[in-house]
Amino acid sequence: MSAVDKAFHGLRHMIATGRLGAGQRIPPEGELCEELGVSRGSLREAVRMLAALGVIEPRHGSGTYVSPLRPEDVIGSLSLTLELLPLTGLLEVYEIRRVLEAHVAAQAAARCTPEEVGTLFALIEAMEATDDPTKASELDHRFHSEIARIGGNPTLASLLSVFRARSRKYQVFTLPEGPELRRKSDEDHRVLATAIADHDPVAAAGAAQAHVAQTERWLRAFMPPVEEDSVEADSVREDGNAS
Amino acid sequence: MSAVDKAFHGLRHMIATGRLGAGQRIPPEGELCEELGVSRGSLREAVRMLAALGVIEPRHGSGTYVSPLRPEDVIGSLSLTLELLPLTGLLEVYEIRRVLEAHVAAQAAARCTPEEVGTLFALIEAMEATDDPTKASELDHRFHSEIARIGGNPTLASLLSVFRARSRKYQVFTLPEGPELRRKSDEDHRVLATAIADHDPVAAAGAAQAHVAQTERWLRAFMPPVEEDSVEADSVREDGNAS
DNA sequence: GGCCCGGAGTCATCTGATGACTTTTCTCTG
DNA sequence: CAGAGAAAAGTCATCAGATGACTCCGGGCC
Repeated sequence: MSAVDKAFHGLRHMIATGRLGAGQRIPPEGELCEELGVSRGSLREAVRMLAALGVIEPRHGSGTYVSPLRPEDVIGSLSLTLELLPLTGLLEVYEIRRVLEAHVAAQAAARCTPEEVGTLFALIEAMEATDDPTKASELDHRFHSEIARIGGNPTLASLLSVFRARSRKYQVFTLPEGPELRRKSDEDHRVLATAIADHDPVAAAGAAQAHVAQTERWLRAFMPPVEEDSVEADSVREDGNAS
Repeated sequence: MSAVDKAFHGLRHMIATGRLGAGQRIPPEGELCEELGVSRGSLREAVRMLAALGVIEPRHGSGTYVSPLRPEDVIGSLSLTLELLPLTGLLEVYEIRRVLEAHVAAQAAARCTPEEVGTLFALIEAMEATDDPTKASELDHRFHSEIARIGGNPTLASLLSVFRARSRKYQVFTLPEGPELRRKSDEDHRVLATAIADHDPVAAAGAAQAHVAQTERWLRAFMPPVEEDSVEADSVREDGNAS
C-alpha cells in the first residue's frame, strides 16, 4: 500500500469510525503525519482526495474540517466530473432523470402544502415573464429543485440537482427555436404544478416524465455545441508525436 | 485562485475540450508544471483529486492516463464516500433504490432474451443452494446487477451497484433471523425473475420495488452494527491508542 | 468600551533530492 | 540473424526543509 493510500484510508477510517465527527476539526498536518507515518506531502495529497470527494474541507489558516457529511456534500462531487462523460452517458442520465423526476413529482403531489404550491406558481410566472434565456434556465432549475425538495428526500434532490446541472450545459433556450421551446416548456410546467396542487401523484408523475422526455428530444434534435470557457483555437495539436 | 485549483481546473479543461482524450497518456509532471505554472507538489495534489474522482489514473513508472470516462468510472468514486453518510442518508438511498430497481426491472422485462433469463434463474438456484451468508450476499448482488445490466443503461446500472454496495455493508443475512430472511428473499427473487421471463414490466417493477422495500424494513428493524475492516493490510499496527 | 496590531497556529507553496517502477534500447550470445 | 538479458532512460512516489499567506485570538492603545 502506497503512502498516500495509507493516509487516505487512515483518514477515512477515522471518519467512518466516528473518531473524527462531522464538522469537527481534524488534527494539524504535523500530528497526522506522525500518526499515519507519512510525510506532509503524501498526507496533503490524501487530504486533497477526500476534499475532492466532499468529505473534508481545508480552510487556509484555520485548519481542516470534516464536512457536515450531508448527502449533497458527497453527491455534489459528481458535478465536477459528470460533464466529462461522453454524449451517450448524457442520454443515459436523461433516462434516470425521467424516472426520478416522475417519482419526486408524485411525492410532492402527495406531500405539498398550499404555501409550496404558491412558490411553484410564482416561479412559473417569473419564468414566463422573463426574456433572458439564462435567467429562464436558472428559474427552470429552481422550479424543479423546489419540487424535488418538496418530495422530501434530500439525497434524491441533490442527485437530481447534479443531473440537471449536466443537462443545463446545453442551453437549448438560446437556440433560434428557443422561444418556441420555452413556450412549450412553460405549458409543461403549468400542467405539472397543477397536478401537484391537485394532490394527484399519477398526473404529476406523468407530467414530469413527459417534460423530461420532451427536453431530451430537443437535445437529441438540436444538440447545440457546448462552450464552457474561452474558446482556445486548437493551435496546439501536437498529434504527431514520436509514438 | 489557488495553485492547486489552477492545476485542477486546467487539467479538467484539457479533458473537457478533448485535448486529452479518454485513455490517453497525459504529459509528464514536469511539462504540466511549466504549462500550468505551478510546482510539482501542487500539480500532484490536483492529479490526486482527479484520480479520486475517477477521471485519471496514475501508473507508477509509466505515466498518468485519462480514464476511459465510462459512467462507472465516474460514479464509482461515490462508493468510497457513500458509506460515510449517516443512517438517515442510507434510508434515503433506499427510496431511490426502490424507484430505480423497479425501473430497471421493468426495462429488463421488456428487453430480456431467453439466455439472460436462464442466467437469472441459475443465479437464483446457486443462491438457494449455498449456506454461506457471504456467498449468498455476493450472489444477490450479482443477480440484481444482471437485471440492471439487462435494463440497458450502464450509467443506471453502475449507480445502482454503488447503492447496493452501501446497503450490503449491513449484512442482514448473518443475523440470527438470517435464514428466515433469506428464504423470503429467495421467494422475492423467483417472483421477480418470473415476471421478467414473462416479459411483464408491471409485475417486474412491482416485485422489484417490494423486494427493496422488504430489505429496507429488515434493516430498519434489526439495524445490525457495521464492521468495515474489509482491508486487512494492517501496515499501521500502532493503532492501539486510547480509542 | 472599542479599535488596532502583533503573535501563534495552521495551511499553501516551492525547491531539491532520492527511490521505485516501467518501458525502451542495446548488447551479447547462440 | 534471433532472442534473451542487461543497461539506460523516462516517469511517478516519497521525503525533507524553508518560506509565505491566512485566520484567529488576545493584549495594548486610544
